[in-house]
Amino acid sequence: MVQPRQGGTEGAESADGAGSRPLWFIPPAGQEAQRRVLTRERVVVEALAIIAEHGVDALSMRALATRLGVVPGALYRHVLNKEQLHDLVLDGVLAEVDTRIEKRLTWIEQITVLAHRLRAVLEAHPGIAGLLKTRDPLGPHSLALAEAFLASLSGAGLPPRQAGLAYSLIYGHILGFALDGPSSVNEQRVRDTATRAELHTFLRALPPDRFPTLVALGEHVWVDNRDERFTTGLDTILHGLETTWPPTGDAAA
Amino acid sequence: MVQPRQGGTEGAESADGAGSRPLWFIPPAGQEAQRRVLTRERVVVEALAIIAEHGVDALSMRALATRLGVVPGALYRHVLNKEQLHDLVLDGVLAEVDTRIEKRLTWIEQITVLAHRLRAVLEAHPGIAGLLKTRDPLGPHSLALAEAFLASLSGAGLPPRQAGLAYSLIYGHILGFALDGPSSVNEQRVRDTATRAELHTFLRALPPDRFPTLVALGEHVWVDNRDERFTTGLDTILHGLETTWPPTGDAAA
DNA sequence: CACTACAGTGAACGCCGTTCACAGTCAAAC
DNA sequence: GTTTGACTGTGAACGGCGTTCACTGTAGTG
Repeated sequence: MVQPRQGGTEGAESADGAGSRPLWFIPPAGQEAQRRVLTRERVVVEALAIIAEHGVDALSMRALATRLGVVPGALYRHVLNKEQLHDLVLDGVLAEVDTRIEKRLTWIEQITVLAHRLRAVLEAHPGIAGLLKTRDPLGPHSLALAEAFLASLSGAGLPPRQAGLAYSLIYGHILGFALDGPSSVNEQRVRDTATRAELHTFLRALPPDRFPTLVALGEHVWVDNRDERFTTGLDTILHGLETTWPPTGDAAA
Repeated sequence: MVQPRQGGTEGAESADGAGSRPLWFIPPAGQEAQRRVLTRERVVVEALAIIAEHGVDALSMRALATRLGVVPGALYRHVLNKEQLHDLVLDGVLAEVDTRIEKRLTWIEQITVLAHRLRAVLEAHPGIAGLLKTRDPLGPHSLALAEAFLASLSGAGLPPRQAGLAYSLIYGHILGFALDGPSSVNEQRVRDTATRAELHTFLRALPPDRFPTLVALGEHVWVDNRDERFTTGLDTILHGLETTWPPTGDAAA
């Protein structure tokens, strides 16, 4: 009776109505169990509200329970644990990304539009990117997003494997970017004018024999230039893709 | 008496010997306060040991204190709080990156070598990348790393601002990559053959009208291909940089 | 009407980071 | 050589966290 537990995620069935499916599959959440005051949906909605109001760190089971007028343990009737709550919250956020693409645009324009939409949504929910980075939700909205990116890349003439790799690269760029978002410690530091000036002074005062380049152009690195960094970074990636696999090339190896 | 607290990092002076310098400046840690059993250095070393043995999540002040044969509160004589401990640990890790570069290599080869070294060190300390991503240590070793990258990029003929942006892009790629490292949930899932097969089946079974591309080439996205993803991603970025600012171009605008 | 499935309760367990009055000890000052 | 003072480590506590579990009451089913 040793049933094959598949690696990593364990004990994922019980509060879930989904039987033996892995934790990271999020069921369509139909009209299951809405007989009582609490619903999985309501739990997730209020979790999102807490994050929106006080950031992702403020999302504790206890705070969430209090907000729902309920005792902490009650949440565990609707959510397996905090990790699954994170998964659900994530898919809720990704639902806000508009994945429709205008087919008359260049594939580069398509990717750019998608990327900016995703970035906007992620930065609208401070701290959320941190959850995404170590997780592939595989919920419906996450899948829709991947589909949109892959469709554009594939339509650009990239062979399947390259399209997959390109998606990983672009997706990683966006996530990594949103991750130290405007609310991160780094950006706070650099945004504050006084601190930034202090930082530049610090850089200029470094021993020039050990850090010649930093002394010379360090002020170009730590700048409040999120938009520029995001855009030119994305452009560089796309440009690299374009020149490596020129458009409308046939899909031969 | 309202003294100007500058944003984000607060109250950073007391256990530090550094007077009014900001938290994220890490002093050379000379022979300060080694009269007793505990040293800041010893604290950091054992913290690193805990991370090496049990991962970054296992690093708690209490566990660290126990390991040092000391009561938890004692740590606060040598470290301001857990965040500063993280900063110190980070710089300790970055010290392991060899930042010397062979000047006879192409700038692309130089960057590639540096990138692979950084990735290796980060993946050797599971979970560390997660600390780095929301933090710019500005410790000596972090600076040395930035110096190395910037020197190569600058030597390639990139104008200052573009070099800074390129560094951010490359650094972000490496960090983002190490972040969902081999120990992350994602990779565990995909590494397990049975789970991966299950995942591919899941992808193939998706409704083809809503996810045509995913069904067709989804198996190319979630693959155990970390090396390939890292390398071709980096290549794409470097290629993009190369074709955007061709080598040995003069630095005019 | 009896039964049962189950949502929510209340209390506890064992973690966590951090604070603080206090004790012991060593080095400098007299 | 004694006093003084600075400072490291102690012990105990505070408030918070995620999670578990025996229980209660109610709502729907037979």
